[in-house]
Amino acid sequence: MKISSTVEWAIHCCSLLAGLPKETSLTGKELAEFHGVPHPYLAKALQTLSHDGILNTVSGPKGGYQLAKKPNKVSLLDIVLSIEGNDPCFECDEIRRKGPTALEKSPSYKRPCLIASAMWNAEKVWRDELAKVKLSDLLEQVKSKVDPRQLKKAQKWIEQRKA
Amino acid sequence: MKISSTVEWAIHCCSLLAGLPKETSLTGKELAEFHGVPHPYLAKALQTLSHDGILNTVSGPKGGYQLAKKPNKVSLLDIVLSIEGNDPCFECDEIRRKGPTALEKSPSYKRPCLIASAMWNAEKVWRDELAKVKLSDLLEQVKSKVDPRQLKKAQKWIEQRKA
DNA sequence: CCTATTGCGGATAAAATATATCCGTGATAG
DNA sequence: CTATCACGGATATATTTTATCCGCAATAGG
Ligand code: SF4
Ligand code: SF4
Repeated sequence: MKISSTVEWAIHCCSLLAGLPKETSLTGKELAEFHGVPHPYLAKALQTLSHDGILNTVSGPKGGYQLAKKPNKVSLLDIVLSIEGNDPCFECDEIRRKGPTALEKSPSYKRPCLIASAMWNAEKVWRDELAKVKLSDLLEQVKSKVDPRQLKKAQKWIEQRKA
Repeated sequence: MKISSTVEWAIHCCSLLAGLPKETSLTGKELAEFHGVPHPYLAKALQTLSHDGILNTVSGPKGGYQLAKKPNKVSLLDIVLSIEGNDPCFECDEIRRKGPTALEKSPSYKRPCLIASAMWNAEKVWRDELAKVKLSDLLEQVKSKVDPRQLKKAQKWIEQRKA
């Protein structure tokens, strides 16, 4: 029950791109440097996000990544599922069909078992909660909760590369 | 973001023990055989559950495991946290403090960041949902949703060992 | 007391994932 | 034509999960 740190990187990248002026893009290398994470590995995540239609990519010089949709159309769930895959976190091994007391065949086996249902239900509320949070919500909060000095610094850093 | 299969085994064991008649206990070996899972490994999980006060253990011949509390006092969350540990599933690497745009020091770093808060909030609703489901709830549903033939078979299997 | 059964705890091994890197290819701006 | 950049596959390393083993302590029953 642990979420890979790639997810954190991906969310950071997406929020950063979401806050960029129109038509501005960042390269994989720049995104890696900005966040202080290894470039070749982050590239894989960006590739996945691109593949899932969350990011747009442009090849060649002046290329890079942009958010593919409006920030209010991308939720944290979208990003998490893209990186982690959308398999349920609880995988049922069908234990009820193993061991000496299992039946050869039973109609009740066609329905998901009680334990699995409960776990999947919990995962559903988790997903619903993440789906509520859009990148636009994060941007909103950034303005009021992040140190203005850091925002300034970040803005300068980006302008410098895009000049 | 995957829950280890040990959790599934643990829940199965606990629900089985929860449905047992008073003063009946099962050994680790029996629990493993019943569910068709490797005994030495399951033993670790049982040990953990015992350590966390979910199961009672008795050493020596005629020993084994019993549920330590009333079935309505043990939730799925209790079991999940016992086996998986209660670290949050989203671990923040404090990326905001890395990279070229980070500040040496800022009061805003003392508060959890927006991304982390959102993830933790989602985990909270997940936990709350699991906390709602008690072993007694599962037992209730077992009666109506599990094939009666399997219940009978299980009951017989247990009586045979305890005779 | 003696013995057989059972859980406990630590050490260890094997398998599966997550993390990280590398390189050849194709796209494209200048 | 060239330098830049994303893509995709192959590969290496680290960490976690899964699984096993063994000596010890507890205890029921003879
Ligand atoms: S479906 Fe339920 S009973 Fe069956 S194996 Fe999964 S968790 Fe166990
Ligand atoms: S998620 Fe928030 S707290 Fe965690 S690293 Fe990113 S900025 Fe920092």
